[in-house]
Amino acid sequence: MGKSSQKSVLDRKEVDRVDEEFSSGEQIASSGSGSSRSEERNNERRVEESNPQPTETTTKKPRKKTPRGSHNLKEFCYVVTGHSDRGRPESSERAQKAFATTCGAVARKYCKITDEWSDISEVVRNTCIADVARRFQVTDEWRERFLASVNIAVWNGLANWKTTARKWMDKPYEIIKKKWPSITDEAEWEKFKKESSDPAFIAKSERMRALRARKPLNHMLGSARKEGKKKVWRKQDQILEAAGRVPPVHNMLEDQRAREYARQHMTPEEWAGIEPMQPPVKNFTENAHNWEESKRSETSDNFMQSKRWESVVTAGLQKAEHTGRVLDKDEGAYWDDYFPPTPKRSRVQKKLLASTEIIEQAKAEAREQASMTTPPLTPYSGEEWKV
DNA sequence: GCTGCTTGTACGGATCATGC
DNA sequence: GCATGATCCGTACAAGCAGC
Repeated sequence: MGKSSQKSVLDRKEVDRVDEEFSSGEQIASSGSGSSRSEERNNERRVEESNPQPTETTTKKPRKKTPRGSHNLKEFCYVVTGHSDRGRPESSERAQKAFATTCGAVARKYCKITDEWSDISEVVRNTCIADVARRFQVTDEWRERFLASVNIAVWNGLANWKTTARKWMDKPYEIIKKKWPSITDEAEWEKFKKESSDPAFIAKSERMRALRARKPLNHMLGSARKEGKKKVWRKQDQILEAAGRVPPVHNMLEDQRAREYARQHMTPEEWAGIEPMQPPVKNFTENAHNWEESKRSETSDNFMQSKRWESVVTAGLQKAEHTGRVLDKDEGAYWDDYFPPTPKRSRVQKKLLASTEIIEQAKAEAREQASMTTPPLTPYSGEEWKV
């Protein structure tokens, strides 16, 4: 259980009260286009009812709870109304939340547990991408980047599956089969176990574990990522403002990205200044603050630099940001995408342009195949799609 | 409301690709 | 040739959430 939920100084009732106020305000502000959570659920129910599953009865039995788990691919498609810079769905909220889950489920559907993403055939890859693509309605403008983000999310899903499965290696095959029906036979599971017990793999695994252990800061964003957490932050900010309390980081850091990077690694109490920051976050904040101070005399109000080793976040970390990525920006925005553009086109963009035709073709084929066996998916959110 | 399982995410270094 | 960008994969962690 999360520590913060047990000892939160931000009173629960107060949070709920602010939540209600915020929600009502949000509804007014977005009147006509936004839909509340209950409306979303009703929409989902309507769509599900219009696409009944073969195994479900339509009598007045109490509605079965939505099945939980990784294999629960929905029989409708999500309407994507907003994207991150790299093409990940960010709205609707349902599409944002469903994206990674869907990619993971699709990976488990088409890939073998013994597969390596780098060795998987183009056919399987494109089938995965096409299956996810038919479950998300995106505009043509965003299609390229969306497909690239699908590619990343699917292989990430495959990696997650394998990591989780390695913790189940001592369980009998019957349990494994029940848990992951896509594992076709015992031989496949045995092969996976054998590969996972290979000294070379164990050595690699140990190396990766040691690598992970070197990461001093763990974010506290949760599975809804920063977009989800921002809603919580807004509530906390309102409470702090009402109490007349200014978070210490506000007085220390001017750069928004550095500020948010620090915050996502803090508990609410640390952010509010009620509890001291953990040493890694404290060091980060102080280093970043010192860097800003030193730059203040050089620049007026723009701290964004063209070199990553000159950014506030890099100064805070005292090392270069992750190779090729910009921290705290989407799921790690590409350098070219975040910092001032260069004339050249990034490699990934070139690659995408080259592969779009192939993917489109695979999608068309998959769509055709799917249309022969399953009815077309109905858009999930009718309200939002009324353009 | 609590428990505990499931999930998505960011991260790391190595390595390969690309641009100048 | 060098500097930088992009990709790969396995992991730990915190939050989400189904089920009781």
